[in-house]
Amino acid sequence: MIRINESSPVPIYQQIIEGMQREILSGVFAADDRLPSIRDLAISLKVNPNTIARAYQEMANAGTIYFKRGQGAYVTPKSADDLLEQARAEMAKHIIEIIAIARSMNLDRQQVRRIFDAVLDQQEVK
Amino acid sequence: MIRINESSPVPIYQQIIEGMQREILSGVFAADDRLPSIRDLAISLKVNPNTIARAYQEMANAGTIYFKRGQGAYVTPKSADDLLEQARAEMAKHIIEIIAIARSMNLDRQQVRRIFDAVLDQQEVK
Amino acid sequence: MIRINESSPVPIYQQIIEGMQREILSGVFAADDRLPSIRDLAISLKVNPNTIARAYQEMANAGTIYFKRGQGAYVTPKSADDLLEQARAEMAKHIIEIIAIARSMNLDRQQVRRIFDAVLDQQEVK
Amino acid sequence: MIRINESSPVPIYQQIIEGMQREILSGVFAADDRLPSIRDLAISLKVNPNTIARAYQEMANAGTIYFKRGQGAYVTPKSADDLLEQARAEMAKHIIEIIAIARSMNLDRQQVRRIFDAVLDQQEVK
DNA sequence: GTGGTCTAGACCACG
DNA sequence: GTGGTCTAGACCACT
Repeated sequence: MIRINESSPVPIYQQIIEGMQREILSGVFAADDRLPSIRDLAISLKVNPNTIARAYQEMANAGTIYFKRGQGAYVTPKSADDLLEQARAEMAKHIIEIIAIARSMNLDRQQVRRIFDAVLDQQEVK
Repeated sequence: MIRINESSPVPIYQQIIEGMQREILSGVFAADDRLPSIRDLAISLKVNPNTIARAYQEMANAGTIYFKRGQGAYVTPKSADDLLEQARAEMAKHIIEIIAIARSMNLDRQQVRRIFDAVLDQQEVK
Repeated sequence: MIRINESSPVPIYQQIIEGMQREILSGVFAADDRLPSIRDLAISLKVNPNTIARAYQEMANAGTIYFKRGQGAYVTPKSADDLLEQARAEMAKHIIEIIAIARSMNLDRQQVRRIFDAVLDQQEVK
Repeated sequence: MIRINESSPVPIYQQIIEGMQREILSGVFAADDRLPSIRDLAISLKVNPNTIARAYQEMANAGTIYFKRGQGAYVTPKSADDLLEQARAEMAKHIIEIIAIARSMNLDRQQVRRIFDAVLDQQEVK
C-alpha cells in the first residue's frame, strides 16, 4: 500500500512513483503484472486521476511499466533489476552527500563509519 | 568557493546557505568574521542580489550569522559548533534515506555497509 | 501472419486492417476468397472478437471485402487493384513526411536520396 | 512561428514539440537561447498554459532544453546536433514503412526509387 | 515575472 | 471498462 504525505514538499505524483517502484522492487507486482487502473488508484489514494496518470506516464517513459491499449498498465519484465540498479545509484548519491558533509567537518573514514553504524543501530537494521 | 547549479531542484538561496555553512564549518570564515557583501557575492556568483539577501536573512534567522547595521554580515561565535551538530543531523537524515532504500531492496546490514565502503573507496576518503 | 503490437499507438483494429490489406495485396487471399472467421482470427491473434469485427467492418465499408450473411467475409474482386493504388498513396504520404523533415534540416535532393539509398541497402532491398 | 492544427489527431503538445524542434534545427533558437515563456506562448498559440508546460517538460526530459529557476527555458547546447540525428532516425522509420509496403506490392528497388523520385519532383525538392 | 503542481471536469478513442 | 488529451483555474515557491 502506498501512502501519500500531503504536506511533504515531494510532489504527490513523485511519491506515487516511488511507492510503486518500491512495490515492484519488493515483489508485490511482478513482471507483466497489471497495476491498479488509474481511476481505481485515484480513488483509493484520494487523489485526482490526472495525478496518477502523470505518475504512470513517467514510469512508462522510464520503461518501468508499459501500457496495453484499453487494458491497463503492466510491469516491464526485468524492470525490477533496473530499479535495483537505480536504487543503488540513489544510495550512492546519499553517500556522496554524507562524504561532502564529512569533509567540511574534517572527519576521517573511521569517524564517518562510526556515525553510520550508530544510525544503523538506532534504526534497528539487522 | 560556492558553486551554483541553476537547474538543480534545490533553490539557489538554499545552495548558497549550504555553501556558506560549509565554509564556516571548515574554517574559511571564523567567529565574528565578516561575510562577503550581498552585492559582491551576487556579482561573483552571477546571481540576483535578492537571492543572496534571502540566503543571508535565513542564516541570520537561524542565528548562524548576524548583521551590523550598515556594515554587513558576520559569523556568530560558536555557530561553528551549532553547525557541527546540524551537520551531524543532516548526515543522519541521509543515512536514514539509505536505510529506507535498503529496506525496500531487502538488504541486510552487512550488504549496506559493503555498498557504503565501496563508495567511500571510490570517493577516496582516507 | 499478422503481428499485433499491443503497446503501439496504432489501434489494434488498424494494425489488423493493414495486415489484411498486405495479405490481399501479396496474394495470400485472392478475389472471392474467404477470410478467417472473426472468432478464429480473434483466437489466433489473441485479441477481442469485437476488435476483429471492427477491422472487418471498416474494410467492408471501404469496399475491400464483403460479407455473405451467415457465411463470413470475402475479398472483393479487383480490390487488389484498388489496394495497389491505395498503397501507392500511402507510400506518397511517407515520402512527403520525409520531405518535410528534410526541409527542416535544409537537405537537398541529393542528400535525401543518399539517405534513402542507405536505408534500402540496410534493409536489403534488391 | 508554430502553427497548431486543432483538428489533427496529433496531440497539441506534440505539435508544439515538433514545431520547437524544427525551430531549433533551423537555427531560430540557438544554443542557450531563451524560449518564449510558457504563458506567452500559450497566449500567442491560443492554447492552455498546461499544454505548453507539458511540451516544455517533455523536451526537458529528453534533454533538448533546460530550465533556469525563475528565469525560463533555454536550448541545451548541441541539442541541434542531437535533433539532427533524431530526424535522421525519423526519416529511416518512414523509409522502412515504404519498404514494407513495397514488399507487399512486390516492387523491386528500381521501381521504388522511381516512385520516390516522382514524389520528389511533385513536391519540388531541388 | 518564471515554472511546478494539483484539482475538477470534460471529451475522445479504444477494447 | 481502459488510458489520453485538454481546458480552466487555483495556489505555490523561486528570482
